[in-house]
Amino acid sequence: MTSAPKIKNQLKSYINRYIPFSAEETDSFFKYLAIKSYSKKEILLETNQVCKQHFFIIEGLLRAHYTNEKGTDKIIQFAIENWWMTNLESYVRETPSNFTIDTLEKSTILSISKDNLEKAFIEIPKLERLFRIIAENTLVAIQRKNEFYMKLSSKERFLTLQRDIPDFLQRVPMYMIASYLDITPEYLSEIRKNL
Amino acid sequence: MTSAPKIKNQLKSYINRYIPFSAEETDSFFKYLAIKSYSKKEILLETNQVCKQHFFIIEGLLRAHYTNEKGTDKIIQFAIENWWMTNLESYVRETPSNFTIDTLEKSTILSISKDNLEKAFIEIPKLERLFRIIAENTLVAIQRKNEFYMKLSSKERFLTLQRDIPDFLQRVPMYMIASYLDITPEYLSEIRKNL
DNA sequence: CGGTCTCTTGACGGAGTTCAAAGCTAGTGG
DNA sequence: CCACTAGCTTTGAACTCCGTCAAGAGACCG
Repeated sequence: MTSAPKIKNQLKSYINRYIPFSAEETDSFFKYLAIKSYSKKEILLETNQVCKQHFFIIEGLLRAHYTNEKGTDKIIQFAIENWWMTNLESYVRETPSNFTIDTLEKSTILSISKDNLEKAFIEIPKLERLFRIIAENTLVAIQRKNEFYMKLSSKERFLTLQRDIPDFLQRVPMYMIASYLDITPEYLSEIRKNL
Repeated sequence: MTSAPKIKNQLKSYINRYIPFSAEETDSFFKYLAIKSYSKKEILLETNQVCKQHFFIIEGLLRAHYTNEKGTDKIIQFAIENWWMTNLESYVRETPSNFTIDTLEKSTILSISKDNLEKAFIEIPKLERLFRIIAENTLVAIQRKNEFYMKLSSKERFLTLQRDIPDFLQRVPMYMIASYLDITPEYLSEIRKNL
């Protein structure tokens, strides 16, 4: 468990990667956030629920996944410290989520509700800019991920993941990596055997 | 070739699908738009150019595509009457486009530059709402398309396209449909043979 | 009417899946 | 602290989907 001042600091330095935010501004924003601890395998957003919050990971590891018609899990995304996790489509349109968000590790999570975010936008106009930048980054990330799947072979997808986010390989079991890469665990094992 | 008043009307009824816009508001917006006619195979946005405009299709058929390392064309998107076409990432970030936009038919296109759109936002604040909605729809469309590729077999992708946008099948040669579906023309031919 | 563009056919091969089974590994309770 | 078990990873064989290559058959256009 991380202490509140430490959490606030972590958030501040995250924000400062994009915009300068004073301690006071960070404080104002922080008021609107909820801190919560989760153990492993807890659910933050259920399939078919409307996503009413953005989640920011202070510590831990989240996953977004759905179960397909064959009953097997397909992992859409992992997220670690200093990443946002949400279902943007569900959040924006207030439609039922088509995936579940849950923890793969004991995690400390900040969350902000839609209502509170609206209030925060009014109190701290600069936040609009931050969240626009985050939305743009999300859009670009989605397009990058498309290219990742469309242009690369499964071996290349694995190597790219290993190069770009080696953390995942350390912290996530291989069959989940396989699911994320959209191949079977058996074939991933084959790939890894041949370097 | 379509006449200017008719074009204005078409734009107005498009906008009214999302927000009520008076004739005056439509007129104000229309001032910022350029009308241009293109013949078949003309290029609207070149690869490596920065995308400085949004395009709205009054009449005709556009395509977004790139050439991969093997020298074969991959089609990312088709667009027909009353659709917007742009490279949002390139437009927003002012980075070189990684695909080309060109015409597959004789087309009549409205375009609006970034500068003009900014001016129009100031003159007609309601436009902000329209373009936010369009941006949201784009994001949702991108996610849908992801699912289209990730969840469906090539046969199902073909059937979905046939069901949802039969227009494309009438107006676009099969080898381009194949490229869009991410399969070879030979295999698409196979699929179609077996219903 | 000749050529380019488009669609189809068939043989072959490779990438990746499925199924079944065995071998590891790590967490848990006793 | 050990032993057990559930969770995870690997193996191999058979099979499927789909790409590649090569060739031919229409169809459209000047």
